[in-house]
This record gives sequence, C-alpha cells and structure tokens, in this order.
Amino acid sequence: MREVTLKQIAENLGISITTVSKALKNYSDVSKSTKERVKEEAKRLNYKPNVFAVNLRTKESKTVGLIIPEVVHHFFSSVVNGIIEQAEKKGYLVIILQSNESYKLEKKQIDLLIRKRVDGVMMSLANKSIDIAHLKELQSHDIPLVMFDKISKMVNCSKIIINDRKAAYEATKHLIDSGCKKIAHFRGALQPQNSIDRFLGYKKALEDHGLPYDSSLVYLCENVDYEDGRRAALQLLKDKKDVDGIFAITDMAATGAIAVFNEKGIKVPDDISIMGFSNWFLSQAITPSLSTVDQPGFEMGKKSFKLLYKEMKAKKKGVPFEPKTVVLDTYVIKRNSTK
Amino acid sequence: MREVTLKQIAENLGISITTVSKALKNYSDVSKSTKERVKEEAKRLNYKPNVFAVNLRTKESKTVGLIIPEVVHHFFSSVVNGIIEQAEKKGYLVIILQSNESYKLEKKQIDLLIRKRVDGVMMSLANKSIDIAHLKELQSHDIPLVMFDKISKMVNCSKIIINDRKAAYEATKHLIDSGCKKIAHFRGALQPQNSIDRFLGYKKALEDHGLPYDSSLVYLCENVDYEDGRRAALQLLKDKKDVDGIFAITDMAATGAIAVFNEKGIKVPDDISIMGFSNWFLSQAITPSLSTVDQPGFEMGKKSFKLLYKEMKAKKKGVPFEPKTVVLDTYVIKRNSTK
DNA sequence: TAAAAAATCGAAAACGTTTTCGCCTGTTAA
DNA sequence: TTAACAGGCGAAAACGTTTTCGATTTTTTA
Repeated sequence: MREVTLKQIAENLGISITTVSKALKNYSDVSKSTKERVKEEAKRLNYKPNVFAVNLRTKESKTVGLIIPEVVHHFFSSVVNGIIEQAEKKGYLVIILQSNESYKLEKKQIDLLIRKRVDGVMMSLANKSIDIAHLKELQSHDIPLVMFDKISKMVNCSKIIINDRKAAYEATKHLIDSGCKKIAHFRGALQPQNSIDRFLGYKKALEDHGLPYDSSLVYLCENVDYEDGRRAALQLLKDKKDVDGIFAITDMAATGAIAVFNEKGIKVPDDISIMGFSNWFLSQAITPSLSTVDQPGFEMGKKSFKLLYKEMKAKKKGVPFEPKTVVLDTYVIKRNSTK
Repeated sequence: MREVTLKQIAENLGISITTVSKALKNYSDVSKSTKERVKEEAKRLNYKPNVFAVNLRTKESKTVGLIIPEVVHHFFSSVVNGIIEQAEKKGYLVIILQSNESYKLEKKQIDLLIRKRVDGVMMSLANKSIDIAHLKELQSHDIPLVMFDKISKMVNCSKIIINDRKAAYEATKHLIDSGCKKIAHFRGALQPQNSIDRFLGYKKALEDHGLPYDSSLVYLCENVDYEDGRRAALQLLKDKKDVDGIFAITDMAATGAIAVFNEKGIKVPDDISIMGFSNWFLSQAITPSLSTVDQPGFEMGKKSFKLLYKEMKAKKKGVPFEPKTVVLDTYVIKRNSTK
C-alpha cells in the first residue's frame, strides 16, 4: 500500500503538485472549482500530509518537550495532565522525559530535545541542578522555555510558580490559629529553593506570632517522602520534644508522621496537629484526613503551556516576547488533622 | 546564528556533502584521515543532524505514541515510567496522550499518531471503547501496536496483561484463609474485561472453598474510586449484611471503605478484613495498611516497550513478526487490613 | 609493464512538501 | 486597437539528509 502524496492526487486530476498543495490550503489563486475537485480527491484517497516533509519545509515540529523530575508523583502527574490537555487543543504533542532528579540526565534530555527540534520546552528543575549551562544552550538554539514549580532565577524565561514562602507561612499560621504553641517543622533538603522558602515561611510565621523559633524542632527529610516522615516522627518522639503541632514540607512526609502516631496511639489532632503541603489525593483518603495547602498542579500545567504557546507564536511572527512570571494562588485546606 | 549542516562542514573542508555524511556514519569507503578531519570539524561546529531531514529520508521518527485513560493515576503513571525509561535506552522518545476513558478522544488520538507517523503505539483501552475500527486503521498503516492492561481480544497484536481472574481468586482466597466466612465484593463497571474477570475470580474462590455466592453481597463501584468505596461501605453497613471480609476491585475503593469504618469505630481487621487490588503507594500509607495484590505497572511498561521495539525492528528488517501475549505475575501482599 | 583490484571520492536522485515567481489567457479600460 | 490588469495555473527551487552508482586514483598482481 503506497502512501498517498500530493503527486498522487495531482496525477489523478491531471494538474500540478503546486496547485494541489495550494488548493488544500485555500490559496486565493486557485479557482473554486479546482479546490473542490482537489479536496474531494484528497478525501477519497484518505490523504494525510507527510509531517516529515512539512517539518523539514516549515522548520516546525508542532511538538513540545516536557522534563519533570518524577512521573509517578501526584503533583507532577497533575501538571502533565494540564499540559497535554492544553497542548492538544492547540494541535501540539508532548514528549515527556523524566530526569529522576539527576542533573546529568536532565542535561542529556535537554540535548535530546534540541536534536529533536521541538518547538518549545517546559520543565521543572531537578533538585541537584545548580549549573544552568544546559538551559543556556537550549536558549541559544532559540527554543522557547517555560519553567514551573522548581525554577532557576538565573534563567531568563517565563515561570509559573506558587509563593512557597507565603503558603508555608499560612500553613503554619493555621496551626497557630488552632491553638498550637510549640510547632515542629519537617523540612526538605537544603538544595531546592522551594524547600528553603517553605522553611522561611514557617520561621517567619512563628516570629510574627510571638512563638520562639527553635532550630532543634526542625527535622530534615531529605527525600520528603513517606519513609522520611516516619523517621522524623519517630525521632521527634524519642526526643520527647513535647510538640503540639507539625508542619511537614509535603503530604507524604505528613502521612508518614500520621501513620507513626496512629501506631503509637497518639491522637491526631487532639495530642498533636499536623499540616501537610500540596493537597495530594492521598491527603483526603487517610485517617484522620490531612489538613494541607492546595498546590494547583493542573492549573500550573495549563498555564505553562499557554505561556509557552504565546512565546512560540511570537517567535514565529518575529515579534519580541517579554518573559512573564505568574504566581498562582494557594490556600489552606482544613481537614481533620488540625483543630 | 545559522544552523550547522553537512554542507557547511563540506565547504569548510573542501570536500563533498556525500563524503561528509559517509564519514560521520563510518562508511568503509572513506579514508581514515578524512573521517578524522570530518569528525573533528563536526565537533568543532557542534553539528547536530537535522532530524526533520533524517526522518523524511529514512521514513522513521524514532518516536512512539502512548495512549492511556488517565495520567493522574498511580498504576498508569508507573507504566509510563517503565516505558519512557526503556524507550530512552533505545533512543526513542514517547508522546503521551490521555483518552480520559473516552472512545471518541481515543479515536482522534490514534489518528493524530498516524499523521505524526510514529514508529509504534502502545495503549491501554478506554473503558468505553467497544469498537476497534480505529485500531484496525492504525494497523492498516503498518504501525506496530502493543496493548497492555485493558486490551481487546479482537485485535491481533502483542499484549501485556496480568491474569485478573487468578489474581482476584487469590485475593479472595487470602481472605478465606485468614478466616473470613462471609465476604462481600466491591466490583467495577460491567464494561471492561478486567472488572468482569476480577468478579469471576472472586466468585470462583468462594465456590471452590465451600462458601455460598450471594449476589446481594456484590456492590457496584462504577468509577472504582475512593468515593465509590465510601458509598458502597455505607450501603453495606445500612444493609446490615454482617459481613466479615471485603474484596474491593481497587485500592482506592478499599481505602474509601477503610475510611468509613475508621470513622464508624469499626475495627479493621478485627471486625472486618479488607483486601484491595493494585498495590498503589497509597495502600501502605493508610491506617491500617492495606493488604492487596501487586499489579506490576513498571514492569508492564518496560515489557510493553521491549515488545514494541522487537516488532519495530522486525518490521524494519522486513522479517515477519508473530504477536506475543505476556502474562505478568501478581502476588498477594499481606498487610494490616487482613488477619 | 600492463592488467586487475582496491581504495577513495562525488554527482545526482530521492524523500514530499511549501512558496516564489513568472507565464498564459481572457477581460477591462483608455 | 493597444495597454493594463486580474485570475488561474505550474516550473522550479528549497529544506538537509541518505544512498546508489559511476569515476578516478592508487595499489597490487601477473
């Protein structure tokens, strides 16, 4: 079965390839009658333009790249969802790559996307990415870039983020408002900015409300996951810190802590209140359900593509584009792990 | 900044484009010395072949498509993870599309992938897909197809599945072995084969072990999600069925049930045992942790791409390929929701 | 020394599309 | 009657690569 081409149609109709091409794209210098004949024949043969040739000619792939640290992750998969939905609406396809939080892999993947000549790239930085040479390389190829969630201030591109500091401040404030007097923090690694910002928000909230900041109440959760949460909670109990509230950097860490307290017969929230962060699906399913801060992944994905799309369109038209930074709203969701 | 091309290198070196191309691909009719000169110059200029041209010439895109019902889903995101990891190893990129369980969308996306001329497609069928004309269309374009998890027996292609019936049988047997005498089933919709098979496995296990099958103990969970699990559990309590075990079709439904029992002060597993299905991350994080059946998503993804790769290679070489069906192992994971 | 064989290279076609530019025919205006 | 113009069409170049096939030069063999 031969693939149907413009040539095929042209020969069948006894006209030139040029005219066929123009007829299908509604050029004004083709008569109405030939347009009809061409379109009919194209439909009859089930003609589908060869994208390889179109790509080569137009220098566009109608494809964008997406690099995220992890695929199996409620937040990131929500972002993916928002992106592919929006992209499909505009006729773009999305190539997904997973950096596994590795700088080396991330670099390789950027290179892959350059080779593939995608029309644009969206990404959330791996925790271990300090160097941004690979992003500069991307931009030197004139490929529009949008960063979301984990961004780098050193790169001049559009960004979609939340205000981690403010969100953490409000999460902590929620604990304070509900009567907590001694609040611990399960913090993330020292590397990514989000982790730092959430810590700072926690600290600021304490200070603003007359509670002393005590660094011995801050526990490190390197991977911000369930196991880390468990470990930190166990350590906290061992330390006999007599804490009445915890603000954990992620819902996963908070869930680990709740599991430990459930096992030990410590009542949440009566004995201790717990605040998570992200509003993963998980947080409404556990017992007690987890109070948390909503981090709008789907919206973030949607907005990311929309901005990328604008920039790609601007580039195509040759008009200058000024990168934008969008800060999305977050809000505290009160459930049963806080009073 | 002009893109570097073969022509560029050829001119710099005063040789022909042909020779440059062949030198870079280590053709035997290029002398060692020119090969070296060419490679050096290519490196110096940071030459990257134009994939658009390569695609057109070779009729390959080195890209595969993936259609799944949902992205934000522990099982499917695990599959995605397995696929993109494996694909990257072989130099393939993955385009992901989400059917949202809609037949219409699925059909459109298949068409999109045909137009894009991907080298192969992997997919898990939408629940509402009965008709398989779109898959036949795909195959008529000679594009290799691999189906996983939710498959159609009507399509002649490679398949990666688990034995849902056997897995459900063993889940139910686990409840029986742990002493349950009256076991309810939260089943899924009547449509997809998985749902039917799990129900049949449940029924068979009862019969094989001398427990009467009672259709009033089967509750429908149309969307097999958390809310459905809650609803079914509440109905079960209202019905006063005096059940001592539940086999739920998914971990989500099981989690909903556990949440209800936790709220009502019904002890799991002392008053009632609960068995989930899939081994989502969730199941180890809730209290009590959920006994379940492991459904190897990552493995499924990995295997899917591997099979697809084999078929793509066979096609390229022009040798015939016989579709295979691979059944992956599942096993019961005992946690704290069963005795 | 001549003939055969091997080594090295390049011209050119092909992949299928898009777009520029010019040509032809027929109509309108002067 | 001629000039200007519009409508409709197609030739050809271009995008950048791969690969076939023939040409040329060099080396080996008889």
